[in-house]
Amino acid sequence: MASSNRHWPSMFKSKPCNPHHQWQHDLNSSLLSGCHRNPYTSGVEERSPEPKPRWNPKPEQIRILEAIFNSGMVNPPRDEIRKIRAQLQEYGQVGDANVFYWFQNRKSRSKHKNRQPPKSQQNQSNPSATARAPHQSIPTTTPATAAPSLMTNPSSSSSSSSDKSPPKLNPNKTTNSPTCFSLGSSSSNLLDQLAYNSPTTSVNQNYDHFVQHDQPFMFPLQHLNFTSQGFTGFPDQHTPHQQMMMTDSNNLINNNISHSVGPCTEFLFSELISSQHGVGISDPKKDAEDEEKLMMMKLGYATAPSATSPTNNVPASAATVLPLPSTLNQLQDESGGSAVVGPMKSTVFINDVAFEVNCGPFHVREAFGNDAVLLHSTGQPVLTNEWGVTLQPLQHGAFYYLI
Amino acid sequence: MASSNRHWPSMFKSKPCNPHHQWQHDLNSSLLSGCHRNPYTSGVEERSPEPKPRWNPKPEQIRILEAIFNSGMVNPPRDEIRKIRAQLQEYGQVGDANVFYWFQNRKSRSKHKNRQPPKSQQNQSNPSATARAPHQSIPTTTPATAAPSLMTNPSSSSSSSSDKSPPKLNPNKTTNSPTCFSLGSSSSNLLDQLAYNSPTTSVNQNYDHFVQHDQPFMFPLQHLNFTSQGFTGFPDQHTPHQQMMMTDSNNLINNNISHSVGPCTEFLFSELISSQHGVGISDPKKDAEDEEKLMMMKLGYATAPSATSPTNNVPASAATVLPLPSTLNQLQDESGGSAVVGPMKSTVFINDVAFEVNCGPFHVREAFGNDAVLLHSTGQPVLTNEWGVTLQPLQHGAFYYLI
DNA sequence: AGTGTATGAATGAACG
DNA sequence: CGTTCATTCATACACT
Repeated sequence: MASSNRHWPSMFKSKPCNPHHQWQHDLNSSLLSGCHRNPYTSGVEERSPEPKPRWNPKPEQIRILEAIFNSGMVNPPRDEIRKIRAQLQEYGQVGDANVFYWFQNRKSRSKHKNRQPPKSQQNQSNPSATARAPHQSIPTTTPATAAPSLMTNPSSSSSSSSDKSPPKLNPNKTTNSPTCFSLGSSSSNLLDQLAYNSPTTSVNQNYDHFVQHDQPFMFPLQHLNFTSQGFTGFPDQHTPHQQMMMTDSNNLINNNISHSVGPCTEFLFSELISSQHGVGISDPKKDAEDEEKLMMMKLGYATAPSATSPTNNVPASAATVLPLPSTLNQLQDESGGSAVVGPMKSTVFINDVAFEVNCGPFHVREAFGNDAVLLHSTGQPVLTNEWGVTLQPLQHGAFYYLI
Repeated sequence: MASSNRHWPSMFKSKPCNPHHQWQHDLNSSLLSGCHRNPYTSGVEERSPEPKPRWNPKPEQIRILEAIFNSGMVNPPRDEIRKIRAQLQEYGQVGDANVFYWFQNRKSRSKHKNRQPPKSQQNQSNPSATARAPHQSIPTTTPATAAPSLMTNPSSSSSSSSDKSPPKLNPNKTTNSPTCFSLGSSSSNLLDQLAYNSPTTSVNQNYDHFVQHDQPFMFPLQHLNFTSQGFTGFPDQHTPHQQMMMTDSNNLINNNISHSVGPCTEFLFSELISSQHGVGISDPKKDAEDEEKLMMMKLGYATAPSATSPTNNVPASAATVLPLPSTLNQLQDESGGSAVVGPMKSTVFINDVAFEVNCGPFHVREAFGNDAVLLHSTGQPVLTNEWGVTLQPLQHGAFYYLI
């Protein structure tokens, strides 16, 4: 186990066994679409017994996936995949393989972005043209600014890699993710953690997508209905509390969030940081995102890391909650408890990203760097001592912005 | 190298937020790309906020692309894509993604097209249609197909995979005849270059699909590298003659073989030769093609002759040239298209294939063999000395025919 | 008008 | 993991 996602593919790869085809396709038109599909065969019949319709994720499913992905779980381990699948299944038939592929593709695709600047490029023989073209080189990818610099985070990456291939030890990592957080001090602080931590083995370093701005989602803000049916996505239990609100929740939530915050939140921290200025805006699209986050929380995926399954086994909890040296942990309100805010932790939103922090003073500097300053949603700065530790605990449920 | 920079990924989706316009039309902008499709979206309606104009390749661009494609570069690696893009950019805004998609689609479609006939259309039948007239677009260069039969080059097929899903058809791949033309002593002369060039790493080995099937698609020419001498195709870097051999084994093989003769070459050659009859000397269409070739040369792509359609079953192999009357021709010249042509070299068309030659006497014999004789489009033979070297330089832009 | 075709774009599924 | 294949969506354009 340990991460061998590799095996996965094999498992499902065209799984022949598929009993009834499950792929959701439901009613819709199947009619012809497939009809002439196996053309080829010259002459021969070739069976293609069954075309096996390709999975077509429903919007809600996509959102969920997207959210998970954005939360940093770039390449979920097998068990996570299953969970995810279970989750998705409420909205339509889906197999582990689909989920698996989805992540693979997503990662792969998102990754491509800047890279490879061999430098030269651009040769243009014809000057004129060039001139006319406003930009130069890379339109598409536009990497431009971003640069890959962020790339790999030192520590984490290793883990990821390790996860797969080197199976040998099988460290049952579960939980422990090494690395992880060292948040604070150094540069990589929360950010990194958020981004990458892999609860189990999952997350990793693809910051790529962050970098790239490909905007993660674009839903048309539809209202999601995650409530659609109970939404219990989780296999076993799931959290109680919040769901209910969702019913109409969408709005609810949105309002909530947005009103005070609004900005985007985006998926990542990097974003986080940069987004500060925009406070207060309310873009519909954003709202949608927020919702999504919420959902994530419910699900137990942190917008950030976390992961692990809240559900059944909690043992891991340790991991989940994380080891943040000191204060903060990321959100995760779900599960066992915290959502509920445990006695010892509270959840705060920083740049719209939920974090679970220990009750008590929060070490801002450790979490976000020496120059970081938090602003409460009211606009007031959060006071800290000379060490960057807040004089008072952060307020549970409050929104703060990093500057 | 080796595998590293091979083919392109696919993810460039649209440019993220690229503010700067991109698609040639207007710049719209606002939104970003949201890439989502809203397929069947169940329910929700959603609109797509953003129009994102789709790239509409200009005729010149298509020509270039087509030419490259026909030259055997069926699916260019990342870096090639970039180069290609740069090239195309002279004629209009274009992104790597566009180029990438173009090749993907082109390949896919060309394959698809030729794959149905096998069965006789008894079933289903889509009425009509099969051969459609190419309206609008640019059929441009001929059909791209080439005759495989001759070509298959000996080893090549290895790549097997080809279409996997479709069962294996029988591969009777003809064992191909090596035939090869040994054209000229040194063989590696123009012809070879033409045939295979790929200055840098471009080639790709996917000829998979060409294999049997009645209709051939494009030819599998792989580029090998020759040592070329004249021809500088490349703008940027690369050393003059390098052959890199790239990455794949397939190529490797080819290289070997080809060097002196070029199994593949023959292909080219044959084409070359055969096209004589067509002689459309001044057919506009031809011109268009020629230009394109020229361009190719500049780029370093080999221009393969156009294709011929004939494959095995075709009645006459001759057909080739094809009539694509009208529409397409015009496209070409408008823009600076040919602008090219370097100062010290001139471009001549031999059997309708553009060649870039050094200014000065041209060594016919070296290029095409001892018995080769060039005929000017006026009908007059090009005089040469006893060595097969022309007494005068070839005229830039002139058409010659090989006999 | 609409309808079909050609083709850019997106993305699920797989291969190596 | 990066690539590539296959499908499908979406849209511009041509046709009777």
